[in-house]
Amino acid sequence: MDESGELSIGDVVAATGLGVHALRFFEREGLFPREIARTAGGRRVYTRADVEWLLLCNRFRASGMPLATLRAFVDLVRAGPGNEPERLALLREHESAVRARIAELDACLEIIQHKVATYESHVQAGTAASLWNP
Amino acid sequence: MDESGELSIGDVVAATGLGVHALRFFEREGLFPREIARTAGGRRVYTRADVEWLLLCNRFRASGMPLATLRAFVDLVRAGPGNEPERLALLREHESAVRARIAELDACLEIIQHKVATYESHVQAGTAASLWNP
DNA sequence: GCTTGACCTAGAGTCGGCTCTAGTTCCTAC
DNA sequence: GTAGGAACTAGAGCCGACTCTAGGTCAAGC
Repeated sequence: MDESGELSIGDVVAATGLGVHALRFFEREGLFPREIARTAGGRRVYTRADVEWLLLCNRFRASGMPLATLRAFVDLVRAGPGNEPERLALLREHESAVRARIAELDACLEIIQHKVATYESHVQAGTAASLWNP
Repeated sequence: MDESGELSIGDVVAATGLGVHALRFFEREGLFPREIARTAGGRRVYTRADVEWLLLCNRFRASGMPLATLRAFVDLVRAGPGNEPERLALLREHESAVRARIAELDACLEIIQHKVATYESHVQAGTAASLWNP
């Protein structure tokens, strides 16, 4: 790393938590909105904007967005200005997918809590032996 | 299906949403707390308790529990009465994993919403062209 | 000029969780 | 007794998303 904002792959690994393999994989898969520059010796030179992008990607990924969807978004960005409504639609779709997932998890959580409560009271009462042994 | 509560694999597919392949796979992997009986001709005979179990499994799975964890739980059940505290611990652990996942998704959702809001206002203002084109 | 360590490529391997294939058998109805 | 569908087995294949391997190259320090 230097003061000019140019970052090596190692810097980006440290900044994003992604591995070197993952970063190279992302590049091969066209998951960067811009081309990653190279040094004369062929090494990747990232910028802070790339790191910003990767951090956003991390959020998208952590919220269950598949790489294919990420790629679709990147493709829109790479296509340049003019398709913002499409990007917005994609984001909204993901937003509602995440909401749905949270709702599903909430529903599951309720069942699990019920199961936990059942085990708790039976274990406390010493009657646990009857669970799953009807 | 008959009135005795004995179910064919097809019945179980209909009742649980799992596929025949998945059911056989589950059995091979030891994911049933009891052995599945067979007819004289070698066909699987399930009971309503098996279906109950599978529906619970579906919830566990939908909440992100890996098969390995499910297997650990099944192993405890198969080991018979006496280890209920361990089962409870496993369930509690999963419960907190689910809570953590929900919290993570909530955090991501916030970022996504922010992104959506940004795009919304820019698209409305007709200034979208500047997004991702600094 | 040589070591060291970070970096490069293309491509193979891994892992979880199914899903499908191929070939066979069972069973119900005509 | 045969057609048809549902079921059986063992094992291969697939998908997503990396992760690792093999065999180099590059660049800084001694």
